Amino acid sequence: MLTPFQLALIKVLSSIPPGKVASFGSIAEALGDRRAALAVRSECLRLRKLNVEVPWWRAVNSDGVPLKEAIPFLKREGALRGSVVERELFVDPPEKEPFLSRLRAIQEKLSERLVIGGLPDSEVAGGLDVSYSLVNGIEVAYASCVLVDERLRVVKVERFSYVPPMPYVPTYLAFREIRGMLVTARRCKPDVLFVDGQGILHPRLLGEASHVGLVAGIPSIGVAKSKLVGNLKGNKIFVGKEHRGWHFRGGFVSPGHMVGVKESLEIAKKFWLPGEKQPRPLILAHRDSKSSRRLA
DNA sequence: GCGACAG
DNA sequence: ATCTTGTCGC
Repeated sequence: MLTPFQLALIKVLSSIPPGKVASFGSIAEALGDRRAALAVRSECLRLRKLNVEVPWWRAVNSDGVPLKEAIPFLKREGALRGSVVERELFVDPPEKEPFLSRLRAIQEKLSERLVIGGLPDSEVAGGLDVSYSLVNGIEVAYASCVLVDERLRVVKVERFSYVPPMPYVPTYLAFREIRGMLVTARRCKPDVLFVDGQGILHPRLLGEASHVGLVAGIPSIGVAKSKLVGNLKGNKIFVGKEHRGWHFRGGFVSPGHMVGVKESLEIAKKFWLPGEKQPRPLILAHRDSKSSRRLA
């Protein structure tokens, strides 16, 4: 069982002739975004373990350093004499499959419908997180949504597990996790959603929190542990001249959907215990998804 | 060597 | 995010 991303990668890899190689970055480019270079590397190792009939070994580091598991394959093909593949043997992948370009177009289309502004009801807030495990070389995702009331008491927990359609690629995180987030969030019926990732602090204004909030039609707030885009000025985060989020207790807070910039922090504070690194619903969702992963 | 791009 | 031994500091 191969994921859509793997099928696209296989198409590109299969077009590299025997005796030639392509860099992880150029293969990522053929998939629509160079940022996926690291994901290409890890997916090649995954394909190897899955015993798929694909020349995963023809993907190498841009310096010519192959995966160590690829060395015997490349020697057999005459593509490797020393420890590094010669520059003359590099090709750009003849076949393109712009998987990521299509996802980018979806993000741009969706972002036109994004609503930034307002103060939603927040009697019950949901926290969304996803954890992962490997089962026979297949990655499985475990999503949890934990619903809490204004006194931070747990009202409801919903879980859903599934095979993610693609690996983690910076700026495309939502496509990896949205299935589980949508299923569990809809069951919880929260007034507002906290998502473990960025809101509008994203190159196309559509971080995971914005994406999920928009598709679910639920106000949402992103709380990420590290920065994706923007510059800090005091506790504010700017993208260009635009104030898009906050640096608060070490986290990066931004509106997802149907919340204002100022209001996103107000609501986050309401569900955030002093001394903790995330709003309570996210801490609980994180714990729950990790424990459900262990039980599975 | 440095900077760095959520999870 | 996950994997994962030994090491560091209170």
